[in-house]
Amino acid sequence: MSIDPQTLLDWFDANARDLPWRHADCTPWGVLVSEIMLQQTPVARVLPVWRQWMERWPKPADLAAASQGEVLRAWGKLGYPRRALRLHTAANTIVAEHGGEVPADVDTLLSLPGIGAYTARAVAAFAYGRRAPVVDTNVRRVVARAVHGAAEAGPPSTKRDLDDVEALLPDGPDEARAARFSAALMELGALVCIARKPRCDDCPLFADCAWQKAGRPAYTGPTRPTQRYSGTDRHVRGLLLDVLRGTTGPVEKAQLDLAWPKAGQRDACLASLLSDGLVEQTADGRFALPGEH
DNA sequence: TATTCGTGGTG
DNA sequence: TCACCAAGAAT
Repeated sequence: MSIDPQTLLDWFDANARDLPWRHADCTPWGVLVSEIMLQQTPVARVLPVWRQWMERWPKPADLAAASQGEVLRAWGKLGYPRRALRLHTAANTIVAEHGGEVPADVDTLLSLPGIGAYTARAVAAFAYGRRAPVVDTNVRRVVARAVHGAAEAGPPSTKRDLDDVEALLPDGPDEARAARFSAALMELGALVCIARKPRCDDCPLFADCAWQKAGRPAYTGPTRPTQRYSGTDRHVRGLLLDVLRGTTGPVEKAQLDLAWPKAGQRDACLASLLSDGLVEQTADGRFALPGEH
């Protein structure tokens, strides 16, 4: 079972969202920034932060010149703030080793911090029009249904997933067409072939969908235990970081202690934040975002 | 391969 | 209400 490229591309032409990082005048840097921000983060929350970010730091060299604290502050509450630090480091590497230009080669992109199998190919395809299998959670779901006839994708396996999508990419000299196909596959998974209640009535692949033909069987594979958030280390780290984001300079530990009642967990989380470089301790024992003292 | 790492909207 | 979900990467 396969997917007809032109059918999907026609649907994409008519239904793609008008996102700023898809505009013709968006730079590869803008695409890279968007891809990092979009990791595990909804489009609606990324949009305003991305706009401010690109206005403030329109080139890698601009971000490289900023302090870590400024970067974390601009990242705001997008979540997973280590992404911001890694993007900052990547910008420095891009300036130091790539002439200030975002690399177009997948392997070079993979060598940058915060850029993995998905993001490297997304940048190669969406910023540079390269033919590359772009596999995210949306694409895995579309392929699971339309190609494999399963309700959900099983546990991820990078190599197998890449091979699956590679086999779907249109061949020929027009790499930009293959790149658009990758974007279209993602967009279909984001808008139509969605997780909870797929909108099969609106799907351009309905007639050929393996899952439809199989009678829409329920998912039978392994399920992930639902992860709680309240009270976890992630929660506590977020609370601590939020205190530092909310103030200009260093704060006393006593102020951080207000953020969470369990001293043991709180101190362990503060230690992990220090270890991750998300927080620094000043000479007089106070705490601040990195570079802000 | 399985866990860890934020945050907030939603059905 | 609360479990699920949202363009993953690093270890």
